Amino acid sequence: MDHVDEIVIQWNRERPDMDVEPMALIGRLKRLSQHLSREMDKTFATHGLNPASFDVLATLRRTGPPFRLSPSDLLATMMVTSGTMTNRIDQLEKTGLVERIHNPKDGRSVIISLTDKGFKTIDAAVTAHVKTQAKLTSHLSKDEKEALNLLLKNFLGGFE
Amino acid sequence: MDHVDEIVIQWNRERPDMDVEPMALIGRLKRLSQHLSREMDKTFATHGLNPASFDVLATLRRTGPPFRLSPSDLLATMMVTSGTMTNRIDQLEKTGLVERIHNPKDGRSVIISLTDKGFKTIDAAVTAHVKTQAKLTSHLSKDEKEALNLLLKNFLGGFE
DNA sequence: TTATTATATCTTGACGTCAAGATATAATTT
DNA sequence: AAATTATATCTTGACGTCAAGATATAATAA
Repeated sequence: MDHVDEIVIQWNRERPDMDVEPMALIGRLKRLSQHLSREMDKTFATHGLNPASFDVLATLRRTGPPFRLSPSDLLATMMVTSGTMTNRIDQLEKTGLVERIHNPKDGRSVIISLTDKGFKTIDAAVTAHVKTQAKLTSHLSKDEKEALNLLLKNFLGGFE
Repeated sequence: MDHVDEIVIQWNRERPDMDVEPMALIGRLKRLSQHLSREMDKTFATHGLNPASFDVLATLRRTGPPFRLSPSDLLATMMVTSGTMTNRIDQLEKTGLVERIHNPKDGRSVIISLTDKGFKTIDAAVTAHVKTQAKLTSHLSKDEKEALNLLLKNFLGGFE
């Protein structure tokens, strides 16, 4: 009997015509996602980052040497608009974690490059992040984690 | 082989010391949650609402007659701060969907009451919302939905 | 009674995001 | 060559949220 169960009971009483099973499923998914994000954000903050800057740095880092991507490439992997991306890069450039390198062959395009400082920051942050994530999923057994992951992958497949 | 799989491959190459299984699980959860929210938001917009206002109205509606709750009660069911709640109520009051009723017995407290207009709006919106949610979960079989719901409930239990 | 602490709501300023469109450059068509 | 279309990034203004603290009232303690 959790928070979502109560909501379902209320709706069943008030609007018995509606099937609220999907609402329970989606509600739990969303709420869980919020809890997880808030915990993970604390880890980011410890390293002077917010979720937005972590995402960008992590994307550059996991690409491998030379740790460079265009804003468009970054955009493609994140669910944000181009304006948001510009803003994220501005912040990271200001704090010296990335650099904008202009492409002489194409005046429109720019390459975002992880600086040494950025590399060190993200490597430390991601190490802590993985640890946090392990803790956050430690309630679940190995089988549960596998089953959940599979179901989510299937579900997500309908959108991407 | 989805988007998250690629991220896992990249990290395994760049940082083989890290176990990124939890990252895959959490990453899918978060991304899925975003997709679902964006689709649901469209339904809200059709009824002149945003997710914030929908949440408040729906909470009042499912409480049953007389469709009233204090800001504190509303706060307790949503993961937002008191400042956010004030702002949400301000918006809804401006558009005539709720009213603030002052409690003569306690000058500090206030009751938020659904207006007729608010009732009609949320009843129509929630009907459409449930339909949207049904469609969003239609990829999954009945068994999958049940299994997923159970796993999420268990997972969520660790936080609430 | 007076002072203190608790409760309930609101205010302020900053931040990240979005939608829409502006700007600049490159590629293609006529 | 000139005009058109496509691409890449940035700008602007509005919005919802948060953290921190302000305000006002009520309950409790001294």
